[in-house]
Amino acid sequence: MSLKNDLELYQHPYVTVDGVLLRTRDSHLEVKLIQPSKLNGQWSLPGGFVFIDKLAIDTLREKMSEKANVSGFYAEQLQTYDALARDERGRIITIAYLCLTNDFSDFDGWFSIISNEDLAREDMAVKLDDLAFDHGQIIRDAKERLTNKLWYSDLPKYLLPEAFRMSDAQKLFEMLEGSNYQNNFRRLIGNRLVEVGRDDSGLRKGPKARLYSWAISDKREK
Amino acid sequence: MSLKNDLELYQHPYVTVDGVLLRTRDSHLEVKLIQPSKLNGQWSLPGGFVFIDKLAIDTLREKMSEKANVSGFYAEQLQTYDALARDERGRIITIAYLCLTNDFSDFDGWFSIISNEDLAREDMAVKLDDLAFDHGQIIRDAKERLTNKLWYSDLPKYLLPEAFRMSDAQKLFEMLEGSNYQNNFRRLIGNRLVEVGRDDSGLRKGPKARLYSWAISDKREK
DNA sequence: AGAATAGTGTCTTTGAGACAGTATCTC
DNA sequence: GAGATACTGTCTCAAAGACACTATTCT
Repeated sequence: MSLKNDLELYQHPYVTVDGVLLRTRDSHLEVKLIQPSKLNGQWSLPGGFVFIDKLAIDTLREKMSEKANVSGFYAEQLQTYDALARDERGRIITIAYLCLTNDFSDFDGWFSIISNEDLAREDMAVKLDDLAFDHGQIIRDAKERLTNKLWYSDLPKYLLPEAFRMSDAQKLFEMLEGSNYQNNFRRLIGNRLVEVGRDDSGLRKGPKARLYSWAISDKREK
Repeated sequence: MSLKNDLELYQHPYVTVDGVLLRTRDSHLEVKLIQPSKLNGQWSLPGGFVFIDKLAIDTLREKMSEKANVSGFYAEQLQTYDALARDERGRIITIAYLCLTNDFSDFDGWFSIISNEDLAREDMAVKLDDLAFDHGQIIRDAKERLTNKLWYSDLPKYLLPEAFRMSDAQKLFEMLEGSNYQNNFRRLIGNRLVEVGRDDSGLRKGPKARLYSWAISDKREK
């Protein structure tokens, strides 16, 4: 049983994957972009054509490693984009993935797309619209999805370091939601964190902070 | 600029759309299935290959109308499924859509997939696994998505009739969530409903019920 | 000392859940 | 009248939000 007979001559769309790889630091959300030579240096999301014999997610990891030199990140499907004119080379649909990392060893091609300062946010809003294809919108959708799932998923786990201070987690939530939990955050995050040590770095004023890890999920995912 | 040069000989996946069309009545959730001749009478979701020059959503509506004779439903993208062996004819990925209707003029091919009676649910759990391809799982995912978004979206609007009694809405929520809001539902649904009349049908015991419509969304969608 | 950060405790308000109780309709 | 449905009101408990206050560390 094969498609050869029915469909060999049938024109069908090309399929790509694109990854929105995000990381957070202090009050910044950053996205990894690349500058493919075939796009005249225009910045775009890393990705590529789906291999006929590989899962989209596996293709994604391969392309992300090859073109953006990133690996080991968390990934989940975001949405499929199929506007007719989204790629001028032809009918190319893309399965977009929301990807998260806490790796800060790399600095090339990372762009801040949100910050506490409104000015900085305005700046990048323009930049997003300058990206290739519909990649700006995909990034906006990724940020929205991340924000919506913050409290109801394990997503924060993949953005935070292995051990982090309570205030690190609070800053992450407050940045993405634009909220201010003051002294109530500890109570709200409840038992999602487990204490794993103490911060002896001595880099800050104030008392030594406790360090936490994200607790094992009770599978409230999705 | 065309793909002819780079990719003409490049083997790429086929792309289909599939629609999970749901409707609710009393304490039942029903899904529309078809029996394509090429699948030896196996029940499956309506859908088909994405036209090269049409949006996936437009292809979906066309195929749903042609193969299942349904139209005018609400639709939103669910998820894209791309397991290598999901279709034995070759690499075929499918963009699945969650579709909702309140039309009860048709009865062919509608299957109950949930009910208050546990027995009925068991029955259909088996049936779902007998469907073509991964369509059983897609339906499960659609139901889960619907349930998760009940309170945070306008989805109930597309399942309820134009004017409905408070208890109709309550039954819908309670069926999908397996919950029991007793006399508190009116308060919980809050200002999401607007009163539009009175039920003068006189088909039931008890006082005449007020009729409601779903209020205009404050765009909490997604 | 002064400033920044970490952490506790408490007061108020809001909302969820449980449920008693009343009114109205059909049969 | 019986039984079902519609609707209101109230009590309790838990969580959210605001915020005062203390403690610890660095400069």
